[in-house]
Amino acid sequence: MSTVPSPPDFSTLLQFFKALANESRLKLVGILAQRECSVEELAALLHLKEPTVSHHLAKLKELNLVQMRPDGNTHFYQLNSEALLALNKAILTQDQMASLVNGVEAEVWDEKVLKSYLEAGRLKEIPASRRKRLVILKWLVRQFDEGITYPEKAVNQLIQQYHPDSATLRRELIGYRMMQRDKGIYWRLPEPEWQETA
Amino acid sequence: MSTVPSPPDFSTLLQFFKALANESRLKLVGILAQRECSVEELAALLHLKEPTVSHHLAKLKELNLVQMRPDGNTHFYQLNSEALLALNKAILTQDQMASLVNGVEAEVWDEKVLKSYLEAGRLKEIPASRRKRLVILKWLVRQFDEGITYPEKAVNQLIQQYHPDSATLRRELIGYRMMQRDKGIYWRLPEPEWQETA
DNA sequence: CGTTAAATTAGATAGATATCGAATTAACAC
DNA sequence: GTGTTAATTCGATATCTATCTAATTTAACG
Repeated sequence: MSTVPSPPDFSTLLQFFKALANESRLKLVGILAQRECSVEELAALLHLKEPTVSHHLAKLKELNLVQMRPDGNTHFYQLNSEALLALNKAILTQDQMASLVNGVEAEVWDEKVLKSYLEAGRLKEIPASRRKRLVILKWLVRQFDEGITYPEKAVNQLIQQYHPDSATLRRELIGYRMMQRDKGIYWRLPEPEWQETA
Repeated sequence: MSTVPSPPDFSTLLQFFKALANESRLKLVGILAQRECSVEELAALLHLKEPTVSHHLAKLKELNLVQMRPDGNTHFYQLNSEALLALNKAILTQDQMASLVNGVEAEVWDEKVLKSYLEAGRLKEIPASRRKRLVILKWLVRQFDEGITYPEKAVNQLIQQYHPDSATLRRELIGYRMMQRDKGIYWRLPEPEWQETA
């Protein structure tokens, strides 16, 4: 009965990097990858005092990176290479790295842009940067109802509630495939069809 | 013309772990694994100020973990997943980890033991711990010349220069295969034959 | 040119942590 | 038991670094 190890979460991975992000601890891991050692030995090898080594070993032990085997009074430590490999797999693919950032809400950026370009319900100006313009256009297209067709005049009218240059904005909405036009009739497209580039 | 990437040395690997051993930077890597972003965007996503993000990106850039693409005034960053994979391989095998500790001189421990058990050229006592006894025996056997045979009496005499209990020490030298005996004649074995356990 | 926007650099500060010595615990030897 | 040795825990300190604000660069735009 072998259980499939679940991929480490963000804080576990962070803890892992912190554990190895220290000269003494990285050396410890290196030494213990070769052979098991007592605390006393390790202290001599690293030119450190026993308490310091004990402190470092405790951190490594939290992550199961090392295992301890007591023998009488002396404690022998050795590397738990399985744990090392397991954590290592998490870094292997950038997909897995990308999956770590679910705690980061992507909307924060959008909200910040909207807040800085909207004032009293109107669009202060059209952002020059493509990236920001995209945020504004996504907001703008949501002012239209889906499943409804608008004559060009209605489109202009609605846009002009927010900004006088309805021609530019209307053209951009088409360019990013947020709206579509046929014979002077416009309608909003479903979000999956929107494009990132015009 | 592709060059084989040389395995990272100790300090590079340490730098790598330090780079990722920070919540903000680890999130940065996670985000940039998904898509390229400007500094401004990243600052908004992480609820940090631009200078802070710049600082973090600089650290990641030192290791080539991220790449920058300037576009006018704004700098777009993205993950360099090749560098990530390359560094990742170093952790993959504990052999490679073990090879990192060449800066750690293994003799330090031995010297410390010798220093604490030798006084005025004589052995104060025989260490109880197997590990330390081994160090002493290695030192003791080097007092014999290689390629020369010693009658038991000569062996005892030589050992007694250092410690009265020649019987025990002689037996141990045989046990660890540092010396060998045949018909009352002793000789030193070459170092590769020595054993770690008696 | 001056202005503006984005990024970086510099300097200051607060929070984290590596290291040590002292005290404590655990295990063994006598 | 007492004494001894290895390890850990505790408390203090000194170093490192993440973050901020302010100042400086860089590039685009009128």
